Amino acid sequence: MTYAKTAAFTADQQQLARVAKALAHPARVAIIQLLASKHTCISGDIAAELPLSRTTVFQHLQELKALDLIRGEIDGLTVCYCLNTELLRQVQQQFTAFFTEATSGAACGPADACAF
Amino acid sequence: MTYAKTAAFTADQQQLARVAKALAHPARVAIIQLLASKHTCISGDIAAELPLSRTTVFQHLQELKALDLIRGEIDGLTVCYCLNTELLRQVQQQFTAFFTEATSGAACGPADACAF
DNA sequence: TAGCTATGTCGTATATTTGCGACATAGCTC
DNA sequence: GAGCTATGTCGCAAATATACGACATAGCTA
Repeated sequence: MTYAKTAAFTADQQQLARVAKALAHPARVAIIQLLASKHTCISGDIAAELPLSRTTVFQHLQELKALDLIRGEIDGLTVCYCLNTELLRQVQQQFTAFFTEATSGAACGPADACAF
Repeated sequence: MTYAKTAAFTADQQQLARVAKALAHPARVAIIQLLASKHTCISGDIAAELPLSRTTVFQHLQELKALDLIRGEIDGLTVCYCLNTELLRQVQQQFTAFFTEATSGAACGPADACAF
């Protein structure tokens, strides 16, 4: 971002963008779906399920964890990651609100295009 | 993405990630909100509303247009951008389905954490 | 303790994103 | 046509993201 002028935008916009960024990579989407499908938390098996190196997967996990979308619990030798469903529900509401706002306006009609 | 191993993920995951990426910057979120608030399409005024240079804003517009989330119609000297509400509605459904899937699973409970 | 496995950390190479100035193009007006 | 404004395009610099190998750490087990 060079200078990351994010400060110039509203908190809502920044928050939405932050979460969107977390979902902006197929691997992270896949990780969340994986965690959702196995209602029990799995550990580094995640890495085995994805076509990426363990290091890279770990990196993606860190990014999701940084946003608190997922959590990891150490269980002896293994670590169990799981979804933060509470936060996800909040995020879902944010996205719903955003999309509702975006889709409520009239589409750019054929003729009524521009007001000026 | 270095090698962009996106091919290894499902079409759904890639599509979701693509759209998420479009929303992964506050400026682009702001642009969509701006277009939504003025139900009439505005033109390069968008650049004036954002704390970014005209070139940069144009770049963001191009990214949104590449995904067909917005459209631009030339009207003489000015250009009117507007939301593709139809596509946005589809995208909203994708996100809703994704979040529903993600939030339906039981959260990583205190004790029931790991199965192994 | 020695050896094995599961995680996590570091450094690095490459690709992409972001932001912007400088220039090109196109329409409008006098 | 000359001058002005609105858009769009190019190239560059700096910041990030992506991916991975090599090493570090920690727990389990014989």
